[in-house]
Amino acid sequence: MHVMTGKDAVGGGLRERKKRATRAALAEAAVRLAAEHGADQVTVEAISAAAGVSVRTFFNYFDSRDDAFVVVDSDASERVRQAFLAAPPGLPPLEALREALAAELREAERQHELWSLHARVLRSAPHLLVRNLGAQMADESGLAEAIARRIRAGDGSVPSESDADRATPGLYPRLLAAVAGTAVRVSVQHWCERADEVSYADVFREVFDLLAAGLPAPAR
Amino acid sequence: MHVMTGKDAVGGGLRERKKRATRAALAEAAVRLAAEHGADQVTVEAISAAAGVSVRTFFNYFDSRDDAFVVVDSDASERVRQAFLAAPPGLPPLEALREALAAELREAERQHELWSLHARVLRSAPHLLVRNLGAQMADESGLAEAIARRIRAGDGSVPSESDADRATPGLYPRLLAAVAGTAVRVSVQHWCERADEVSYADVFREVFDLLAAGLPAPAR
DNA sequence: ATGCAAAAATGCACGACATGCAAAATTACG
DNA sequence: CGTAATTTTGCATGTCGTGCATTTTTGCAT
Repeated sequence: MHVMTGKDAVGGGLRERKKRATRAALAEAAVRLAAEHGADQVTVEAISAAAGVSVRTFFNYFDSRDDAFVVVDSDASERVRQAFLAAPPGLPPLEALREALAAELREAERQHELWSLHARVLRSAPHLLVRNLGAQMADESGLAEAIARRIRAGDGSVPSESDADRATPGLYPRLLAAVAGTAVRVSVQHWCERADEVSYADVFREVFDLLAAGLPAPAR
Repeated sequence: MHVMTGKDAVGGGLRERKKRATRAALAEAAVRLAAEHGADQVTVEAISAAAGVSVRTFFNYFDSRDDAFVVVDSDASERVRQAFLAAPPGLPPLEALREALAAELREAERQHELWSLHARVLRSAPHLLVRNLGAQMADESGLAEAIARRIRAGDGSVPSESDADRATPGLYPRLLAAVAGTAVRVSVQHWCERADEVSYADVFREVFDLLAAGLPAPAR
């Protein structure tokens, strides 16, 4: 029931602002405590206390304890969808998606600090990493819908929502959305382990080149 | 003292047999109860009672309640790796992987009855579907290693383990392994929703055709 | 500012999940 | 048959998550 609709635009009322502040405080407390004492040693009570609210209030904001650790930047996926739909009409879907993701990832590289903290927590808690995949899958559905919309309006026409898009997307949109998510995950993972050797932009480009080429056997 | 280390070997002592029987009984009871009353309405107590053991014993076999619903056929991933490595040398990696997965999925289709039951449970419980993804991700690492090994021995030589393979796989093996897992997931997901319209084999083939073609914009 | 209605926070009770520990039951083996 | 190893079980404990009624805070009109 805490869907936090698209009204993330700067809050007008005091209520909205306070709600987001509380939510942010809970999430930040959760991550900081997890980074210090280990994720599974952090109780809801500790998180709530650190955020200055009651335990019951915690569950008013998060459906489960683990949800406080996962990053749900709902704006990011929306930006990617918009950038994808706004790409030049002639561009193939995979290329349009590559550009949209690249732009968003460049943007995300600015908050490198908080991102790194989350990464450390998730690395030591595979259980939470699975949760993140769940969030990623939720985005997948929306992205698949956007892909279906763009394909439907393959010509230069303006892609707008229609009832047909709301229905279950076809196989191709789903596959492309899922593969794109996988590509991001793998590239980030690979780059994190060899950050000194290569730039992320290069890894990202190589991954999408491989996908566009049909994953051919690499030259030896 | 016979070899008999793997617990998947048939027979053995009465103890081993009873343990596997209990585990199977718990898993089956969990799925059947979930299919009837809904996954989140099935308590550990009910599962244990249906299997004829105590609640405590349930947790001796499964780390969590949800684990009773996920399929953890650990032998399956090993079979896929072996089939992949045993594929004709000339075959491109993606094709070899396609064949290996197809063979395993055909094998799994024999227990179509139980599998279909699982599918229904997972469809109504996205939470459990994520659990299955977690198991899939665990396999990803081992599969990436096998891919690296096969590529290293690109000629007809016998692919055997080496120290180099134990190291972190390169970008390509990881990507291929991850994309393959994603392909399986998407195809299963898509098929589950339209089981009446198309056969799974067709969906599976189409997905890999799309991947091999570089995910081109579909004809309209 | 003041009173009122809507929304949020809180306390409390309750059931389910999950783990550790020790006793009892079952199995393996000489 | 007797002993050791393994498994099962009950019990205690702590945490998770939810429903409900109550209190507090906020928005708004007067």
